Parts: sequence; structure tokens; C-alpha cells
Amino acid sequence: MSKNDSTKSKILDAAEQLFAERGFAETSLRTITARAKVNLASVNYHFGSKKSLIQDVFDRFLSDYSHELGQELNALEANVGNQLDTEVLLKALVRPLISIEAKREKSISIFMRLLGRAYAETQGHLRRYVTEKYGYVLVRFTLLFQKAYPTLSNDQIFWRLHYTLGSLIFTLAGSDALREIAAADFDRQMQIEDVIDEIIPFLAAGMKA
Amino acid sequence: MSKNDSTKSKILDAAEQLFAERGFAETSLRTITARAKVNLASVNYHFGSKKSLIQDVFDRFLSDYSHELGQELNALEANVGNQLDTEVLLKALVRPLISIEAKREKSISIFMRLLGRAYAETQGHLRRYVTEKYGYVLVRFTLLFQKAYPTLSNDQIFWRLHYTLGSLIFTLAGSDALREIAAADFDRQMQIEDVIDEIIPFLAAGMKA
DNA sequence: TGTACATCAGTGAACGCGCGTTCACTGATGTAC
DNA sequence: TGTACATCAGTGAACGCGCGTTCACTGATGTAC
Repeated sequence: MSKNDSTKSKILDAAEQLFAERGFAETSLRTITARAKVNLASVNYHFGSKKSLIQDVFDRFLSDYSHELGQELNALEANVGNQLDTEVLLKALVRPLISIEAKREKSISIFMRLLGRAYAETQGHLRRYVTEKYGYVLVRFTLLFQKAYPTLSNDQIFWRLHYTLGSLIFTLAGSDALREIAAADFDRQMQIEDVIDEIIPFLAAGMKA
Repeated sequence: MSKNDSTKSKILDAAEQLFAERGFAETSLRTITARAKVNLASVNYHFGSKKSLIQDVFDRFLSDYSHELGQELNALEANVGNQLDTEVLLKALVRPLISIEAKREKSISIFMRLLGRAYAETQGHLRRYVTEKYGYVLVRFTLLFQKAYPTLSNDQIFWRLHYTLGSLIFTLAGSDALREIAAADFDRQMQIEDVIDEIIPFLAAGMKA
């Protein structure tokens, strides 16, 4: 049996879709296993609990994403002295997303929705888990920004980075709906890559303000 | 009995806090009524259902906010010909928030969290309700933007407005935590008004990019 | 190669629990005559 | 002013339902000798 249609993978696939669509609490294991066409008890067999399933869904995305972002950052760190401006840095942040989307359709908006939901979780166990396990990539990214803009204070960079993340997550999480509206109201068909291309100048201008 | 400590108000106060903290599904009526110190059955007596309670929580914020934003827009529309630039428009969007915060502490971040959660709701009944009932204020705002920047196409304005909203909602919803981090890491104490003051130039630069 | 046992993936049915909602009821206040 | 009834705000206890989880079990595959 190939890795992608094992019971475990089928559960992960169904779960990430449903969590992104409806949220964690609003998605029952019965809904997940029905969509995945597997037995209800197999979730607890493979993942132990619903909580662990949620973490594993994040892990699959984040290990992919942070691995690719790590490579982007390696390349940037190697070329110190080169033009290290905002657009280049933002593109490094965003390129791994496009690469994920290439492997699996809709995965950018699923990923961004999940991030938004993790962020909204105030019990915070998920947010803590994510920042503890993957926060270091964001730290590396921040350091590059500080190197690129030595005139900006560290706390300015901190805040502007969060403005940027908010804009990105919010826009990309809702991009399916927004693109539909744009197509209907302005007769403009866009791919998600087009949305990303358009948001970068906006964010870059803000970062440099 | 004054309006603010009636059973109905006590339920609304407790509910908006808990919904913002934990989300709608994660907050039970038992938790709400325990915090409000009222009887469990009184929620269904006053609001009919949990769903209606959620809508009423939104209504209280949105009727306040959209009323005040309406007045800001009246003032701007009256002074056509004046400087109608981005900063002025963004400040009009943001001033009603500050006025809400003045009446009730923490209300900006509660309101923004609720908006974020409504936005994440994909069943969408709440999002539909909000846009149907209060969408026209956003339309007026968009029209002013189009007047201010006739060179930008309508769909560019549409997208940039959403980048801006994403940034604002995301940042202000999490501003308590972000301000704590800023205070700890950069030794910088900020009020929520300071956060708003700082984000406006960022967003204005993006809008004009 | 054959036998005995262990491990693994998966299953059907049941468990107790917390949930939103309902219901019959109480007591205070308002209204009609 | 007094009486009868209606309306309103609130309550305690129970309802059925869907939830995550558990448990005893099956059958297939792997391992030891």
C-alpha cells in the first residue's frame, strides 16, 4: 500500500481539509473518518487522541514549509553583501508556499486557515507547540531583516513583521472567496500565485515606510 | 435595575469575552452563565438559542462601530475637495475603535478577535449576517477610497483594502500578547492606541504603493 | 519447510460525559374593571 | 381602593444527542527455531 492511501494518510488528508474549513472543535472524528472512509476507532489507534491528530496535521505542513524556508534562508545568508531588500526577503518567505501548492492543490489556503486558527486558539497549547517547534525559522528570518535594514529598530521590525504576517495569512486564508468576488465584480480571473505577486509590493512598501 | 447589570447584559458581557477568548464552539452556555452568575436557562429565555446570542453579541459591537464610522464618513463626504488621502481615510476607519475602547477596556481586542472568528466561520451564517447587515458601511468607505485614488483600479482597491483589514484585525486581535512580548524583549511599553498609530503609516505606504 | 508465537492494522459496539434545549413552575409586577 | 387576571423574568431539573475514547476482538503478516 502506497504511503498516500494508507489509513493514516487518509485521515490526515481529510482532517486538514475539515479543520481548515470548520475549525477544530467544530469537526468531529466521525466527520473526519466518514470523509476518509476509514473506521472511527482508527484515529485513536494511529494518533492516540484528537489533540495529537491536530498536532500531526500541523507537523506535516510545518515540517514541509520550514524545511523549504530553511533552504531559502541558507541561500540568502550565503550571499551576504548582495541586495538584501524587502522584496527578496518576502519572496523567500512566500516561495515555499508556492512550492507546497504545486504538490497539492488548495494547500496554501488550507495551510493559512490552519495557521489562523492556531493563532486564534487562546488555550494556546497549539500556538505554544508551533512556536516552540518551528519558531526558530522565524527568528532566522527576523535576523535577516535586521541585517537588511539596520536603521530600523528591532521592535519596529518585530511589529512590521506581524503586520505582514497578518495581511498574508488573512488574505491567503480567504483567497478562494476573495478571488471569486474579484472574478464576479471586476471580471478578473486570478490564480493564487497572482494574489501573492500583488500583495508583495504592498507589504514591501509598508516595511520600508 | 440599570441596563448594565440586567441579566441580559450580564450574559452579553460574559459571552463576548469568552467567545473572543475561546471561540464560539469552545464556549458552552454553562461557562457563560457561570461567569455571568445567572441561571443557565436564562440564555434561552432572553436570546432563544446560542446562535442568536452570538448574533446579538456582534450586533452590540457592530451597531456601535458602524454608527460612529458612519459619522466619520459623513464628515469626509461633506468636505469633498479637501485632502482625502490614505492617512485620513485610515484614521476615519480606526477612530471609532478608539472611541469604543474608551467606553470599555479591552474592547478593541475583543471586537477584533470576534471579527476574526466570524471571518473564519465557513459555515458562513455569521459572516453572511454581518456582511448583509453592515456591509454598506464598508461600501461607503470603498467609494471614498476610489474618489481619493482615481488612478487605482477598483479591483486594486478591493484587494488592498483586504490586505489592510487583515493586518489590522490580525494585529489588533493579538495586540495584548504582542505588546507583552514588545515590553519584555524591547523594553517598550505601548498602549493599544500606540499600536494603531504605528500601523497606520505602514498601511498607508502599502495602499499608495 | 513447518509450526508456534508475537506484532501490527483495523474493527464494531459500547461507554460516560457535557452539550443545547425544554418544560413545568414560581413570584413579582402591570392592567382592567 | 380592591380584586382577578395577564404578563414578565427567572429557575431547577430533566431531556435526548453527539462527542471522544475504550475495549475485546479479528485476521494478516513477521519472526524464531
